[in-house]
Amino acid sequence: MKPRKIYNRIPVFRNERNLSRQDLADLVGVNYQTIGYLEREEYNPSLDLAFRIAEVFGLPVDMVFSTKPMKPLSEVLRDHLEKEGD
Amino acid sequence: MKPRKIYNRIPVFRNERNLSRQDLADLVGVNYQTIGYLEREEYNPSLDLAFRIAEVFGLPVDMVFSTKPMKPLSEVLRDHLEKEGD
DNA sequence: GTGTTTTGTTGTAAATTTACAACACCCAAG
DNA sequence: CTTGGGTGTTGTAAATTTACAACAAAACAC
Repeated sequence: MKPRKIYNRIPVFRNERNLSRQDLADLVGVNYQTIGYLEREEYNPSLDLAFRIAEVFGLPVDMVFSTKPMKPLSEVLRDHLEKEGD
Repeated sequence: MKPRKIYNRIPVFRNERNLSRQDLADLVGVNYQTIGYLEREEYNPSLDLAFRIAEVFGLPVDMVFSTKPMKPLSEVLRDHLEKEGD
């Protein structure tokens, strides 16, 4: 099964928290270059690594990784706010 | 990074829909034995495979896979219903 | 009973992910 | 200018996941 490319918001969430790749790598327990590969989307993380990264940001996996290109968070937020006011 | 074991509800959702492993395997495009390995939790799926399986069931990844042992769905449902009536 | 489908098990090979090292580049601080 | 942090790139080796085949056991229909 040739894996599809999976998109992610790692850089967004990482920068928001002023973490270096090394910092994030330490938090999840991988090499800092592995974070680089993931941010450049050169390969997909394992499911466990995806869970670890999502846990660091306190988010569900689907909010950090997606099978389709990531919408800007502002849009996600707007859509969510709209739905609340129905 | 030695991966943690990841738990899943594949058998629950698969049986609910009366799918054989072969059926599910065809739907996601892997060998039927791969589904067997996952159900027995002998190894973790790749992130892409996890997404494919979750998509078949129309659920977010975190509802099908988890880092911690799976609660029975009845509990999940009960907790969710409770939260609605607050 | 026989026959068929589903599942479990074992083994090997391929593909993908992760680790690690080495080096270059950029850029902000001093 | 120069030092250092953060990042990108290349290459190799290890670990994990997937495919596939072959066969046995279990469940089910006929």
